[in-house]
Amino acid sequence: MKIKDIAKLAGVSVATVSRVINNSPKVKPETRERILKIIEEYKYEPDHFAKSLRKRQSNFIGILFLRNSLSTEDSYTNPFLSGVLEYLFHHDLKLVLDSCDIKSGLSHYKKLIKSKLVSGFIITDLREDDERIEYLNSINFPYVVIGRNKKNNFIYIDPDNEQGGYLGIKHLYEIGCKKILYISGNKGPVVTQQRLSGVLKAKEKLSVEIEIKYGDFSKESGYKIAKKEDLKKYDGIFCASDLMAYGVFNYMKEKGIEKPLVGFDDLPSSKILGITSINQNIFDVGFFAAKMLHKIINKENVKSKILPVEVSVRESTLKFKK
Amino acid sequence: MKIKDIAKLAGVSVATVSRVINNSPKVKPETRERILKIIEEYKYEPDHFAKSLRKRQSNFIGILFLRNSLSTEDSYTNPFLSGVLEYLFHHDLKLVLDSCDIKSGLSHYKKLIKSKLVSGFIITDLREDDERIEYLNSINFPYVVIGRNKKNNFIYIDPDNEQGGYLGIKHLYEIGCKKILYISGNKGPVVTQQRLSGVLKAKEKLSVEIEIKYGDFSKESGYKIAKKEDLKKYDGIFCASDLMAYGVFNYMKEKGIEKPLVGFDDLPSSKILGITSINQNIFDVGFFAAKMLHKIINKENVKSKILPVEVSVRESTLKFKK
DNA sequence: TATCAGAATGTAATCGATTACATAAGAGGG
DNA sequence: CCCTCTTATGTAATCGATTACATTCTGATA
Repeated sequence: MKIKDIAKLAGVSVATVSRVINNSPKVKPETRERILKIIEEYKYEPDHFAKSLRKRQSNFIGILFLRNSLSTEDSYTNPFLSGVLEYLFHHDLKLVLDSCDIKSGLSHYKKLIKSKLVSGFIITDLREDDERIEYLNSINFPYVVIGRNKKNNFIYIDPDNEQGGYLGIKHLYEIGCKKILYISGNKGPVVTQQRLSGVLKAKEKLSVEIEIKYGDFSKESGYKIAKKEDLKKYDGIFCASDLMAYGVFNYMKEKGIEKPLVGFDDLPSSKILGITSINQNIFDVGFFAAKMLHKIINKENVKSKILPVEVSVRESTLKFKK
Repeated sequence: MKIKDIAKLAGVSVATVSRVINNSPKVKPETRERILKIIEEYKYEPDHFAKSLRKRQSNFIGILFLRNSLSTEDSYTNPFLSGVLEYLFHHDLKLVLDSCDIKSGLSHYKKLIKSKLVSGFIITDLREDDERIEYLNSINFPYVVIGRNKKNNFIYIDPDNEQGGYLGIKHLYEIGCKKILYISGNKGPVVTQQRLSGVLKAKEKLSVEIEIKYGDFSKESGYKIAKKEDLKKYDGIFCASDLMAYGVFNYMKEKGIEKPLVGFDDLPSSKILGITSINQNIFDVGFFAAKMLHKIINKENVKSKILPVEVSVRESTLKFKK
């Protein structure tokens, strides 16, 4: 069933049918009705490829994941994709998922662009000094980035990691902690700096004592630091990741120590373990990323966005509340 | 840059260029080399839409998720998609992700089919008596299903839930449990029956005593049943889902009870909590689903596949080992 | 009734590839 | 050297839509 068939059935030319499909105003209402009825009756759908070819536009947006980066452990992708799809759902856009190596990555992007398949990208797994950004900028291709780096200049969307750092300390402070151990992530990633900076801001503003140690975001590093430090010195612990908090949690459980503990990321396990954590609304990250990209594709003006975070208060601090 | 430009640069007709691109054997090697060099030089990529239109074939496969079904809790989708993408990555296929309501779902599928956008589907969130299956069968459209139901007839891929039920009991038996509490899921879903059936098989074969209670797969229901039952009567507990196991885990922790505990699904949290669980290799489910669908699209013969499961042994049973 | 603007519709070119068919070039045999 | 057969290449139709432009229809006005 193609447009020609519908035209024949309706006794009009293909042009008229096309006008109806594309809501052109210059069709007599009765004609339109008649054609719509036939389209409905035969459940006609325009050929997607023919349409895109002729209109010279794609309604695909692309996301390329790093191969094997979608591990079982990752609880980020689900709500993120969910948010993206939720926006696209309402705007007749489709999502092409693909994967690429870190090495051949850029050529994968180029292929999708040169074959005109996608009209924009959501960039994930951002790296410092990212060649993708430079390339996309150089050809002025629409994209939006999840997260930030220091080097490149682009439109991004990012949870407010700094605010998260601030809120974590503030929460501990409010339940009465005066001397807090902050287990930071390693110094490479941008979020490390962001979260730390919030912590330091809180330290200043609330004049609370904070000791800073550096882990690497992993459970093991949390455990190791907890073991090494003399936890008695502190009346609260804040970790820059939930995984590190789990390490600390396990160590404390082993030793029978009980201290207020706050994580960061609000992984599903934190709910189960009852660990207070900083929640970044990942669904919204996906939703707004899609929305912003859509605007960029339509050449509308868009500004980067920083999404608020909040504390998910649970047993690990609740039971110390005075 | 289009095929015409390449033809002009190479001093040949577009047909010849097209032949080179499509590896037609009837091109003189020197000509081929010359054209390939130019294609490489200008990084030419054929227009995806023009190609698909003319060849009357799409290299997209589609997955439609239920809207909002991609929750943070869901740890299934990630490795699943990862597996799908891993296969597609090596076969020049692309994945279109879309979402739909349960209500309007079928029409969404129809649209994608009628617009010729996708050449096959991977069906997730299977329901009993699923109208999608009936429709796809009726028009003989390629698809493969994740999971099974009792009513419909189709090609599926499914982890061996029955074997999982069997292995859970066997594992407890092997560490010395003689009287086991099995907390089943509710009776609706197909997996409930499958897992239970494995449990019963183990009961018979190993002649171990098993008491069966019915929860609903949720953490709360696990907690509730643990509370209601007299756990002292049992020397091991096996839950048909990790979430229920977490409920039991929490209850036992509160009461200071220690019993061997096995879950089912091997969610990420189980690793963190140290709970033994039945692992279904979800990456493989995705990988093979894509592979099978690809074969079906190519009209090759395909048989349904049941994937093996295994026990991820952790502290929750390990420490009871004799 | 003749004229003409504006609305409605039709005709045909076009998007960028693929491919059936036509043609030209080269190889080999007599 | 000519004819035939094979191989290489070119020409042009085609996929199924959209859309600029041409044409026809309608009805209002003089």
